[in-house]
Amino acid sequence: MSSNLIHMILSEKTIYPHVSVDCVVLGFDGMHFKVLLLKRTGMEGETRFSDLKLPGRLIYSNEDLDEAAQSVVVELIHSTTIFLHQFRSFGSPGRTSNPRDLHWLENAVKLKIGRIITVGYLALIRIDDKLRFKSDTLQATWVPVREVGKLAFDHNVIIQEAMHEVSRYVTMDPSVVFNLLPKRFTASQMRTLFEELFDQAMDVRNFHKKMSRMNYLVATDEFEHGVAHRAARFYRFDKKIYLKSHGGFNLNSSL
Amino acid sequence: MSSNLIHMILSEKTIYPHVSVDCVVLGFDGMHFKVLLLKRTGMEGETRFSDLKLPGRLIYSNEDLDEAAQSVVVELIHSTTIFLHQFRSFGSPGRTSNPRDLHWLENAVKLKIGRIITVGYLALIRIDDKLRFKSDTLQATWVPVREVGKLAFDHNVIIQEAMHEVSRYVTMDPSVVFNLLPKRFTASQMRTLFEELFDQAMDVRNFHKKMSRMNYLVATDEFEHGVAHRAARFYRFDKKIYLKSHGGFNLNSSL
DNA sequence: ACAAAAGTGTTCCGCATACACCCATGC
DNA sequence: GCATGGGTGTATGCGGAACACTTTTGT
Repeated sequence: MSSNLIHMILSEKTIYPHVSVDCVVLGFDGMHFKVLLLKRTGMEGETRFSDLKLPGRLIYSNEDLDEAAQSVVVELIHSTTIFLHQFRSFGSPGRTSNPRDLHWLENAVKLKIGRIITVGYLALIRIDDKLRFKSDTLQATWVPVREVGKLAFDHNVIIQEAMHEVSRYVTMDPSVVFNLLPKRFTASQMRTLFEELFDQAMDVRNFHKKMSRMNYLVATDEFEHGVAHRAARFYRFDKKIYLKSHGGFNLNSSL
Repeated sequence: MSSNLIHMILSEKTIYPHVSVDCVVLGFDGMHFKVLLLKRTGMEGETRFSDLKLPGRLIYSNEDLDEAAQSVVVELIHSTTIFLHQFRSFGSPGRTSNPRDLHWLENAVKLKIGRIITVGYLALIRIDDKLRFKSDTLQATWVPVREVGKLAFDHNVIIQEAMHEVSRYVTMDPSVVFNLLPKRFTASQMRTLFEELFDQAMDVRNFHKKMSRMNYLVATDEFEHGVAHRAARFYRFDKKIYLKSHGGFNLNSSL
């Protein structure tokens, strides 16, 4: 091993940044987008603090980035296949400048940390009855995206970028939204999702027309129960029909 | 400094990957997309080899990714402001598996290298009379994207991803193409660019109509000279008009 | 005159937009 | 019966797609 290398490390002017993955796990509860965050506690001087962070970790020495991201999500959630895509990396040296973050991190990984470059991943999750967290001890919570407070590191920025990325995905391929909607969903759930995502109201009639143009969107014979107004019809996404008309090219394939 | 850290480094099972930026510098010569590549020579066993690679380098210890990418491009090209955007990171452990690449790299940076995670940047350049490379010794060459041979590392993959990214940018905001076209350009140059980018022929009349709908695209009184057919009119992109009608939101801002 | 590329108009269709009222249900 | 949200049709305009001939210039 080059003495040059050891010298650089010992001088703590290392050019070896750490690399992590952070996963923005997004869900939609029928009303709002929610992001999955983990509780973090640590010491800041004499006082103990507690705040929230994105799920993520340093990558292992011989691990692919996609694998690392996948494992981060899989360790949190029981799931089949997940929409999971890298969307961008964050490498500002200032992103670990908060002493609170740095101390917490060095305590967590038992390593001296200079800087961390993180690769952002976007996961889209169906929040439904089947969804279970793998462990309560992980302290995972869904937080409405609009109500997220100050997070660790630059995780607020990462979430904002992830939301932009979702809208780009949906613009290119609207069927991406079916990763977020329940198996059976009403027209207004779907419309609300679009309204939240693009932050603009949509005309109800025009939205119904848009839906009826999607031949892969099939109306079921099921309706809501027990609501204090006319019951809404449930729709479902038919993947087979979709794949026939969009042969091969779609963004829904998981990693 | 933690002895843990030193131990990991000495054992060469370090979890400290190197991080680099690689820049896919794309131009359009009026006929084809071209990518800027650098000559690389090295030894493979007893024999000397020579091939091509993307411009890029390891990041410095306290350097932002965007800055690193910017400096890579600026060191190659005299330029004003450049369209330069991060598009994705490449972190497969296998990407440095070719012994030729590994040996070349370790010789170049005088460091023992385990793996490298690289952040891909896309730069769009106007190939015109003003374009000059800063130094001949850098051995930079424009290679038509369709004719690029086997490159170092996974640079072929990176270029393919970059091309996809360009078409996504242009789809979202067609004015991105004016980063590639000369200051004065003909309708057929612009059309050829779209045809190359989306790999499909476009109807000439419909394309002219599309152009005339872009109010920020102004017809000049200049025409081609000395061509063996009717001379084509030159057009130019009027950025002021563009910014008025697309207030603030555009992808053309440089970093 | 001929070769080679530039430039021009019309029709058709799908999709976005704008807009107002009746329907089913629980309380 | 009333409050609440679900669901429906029409008219207008823009932009994409298809399609053939005339114009200009150099040789």
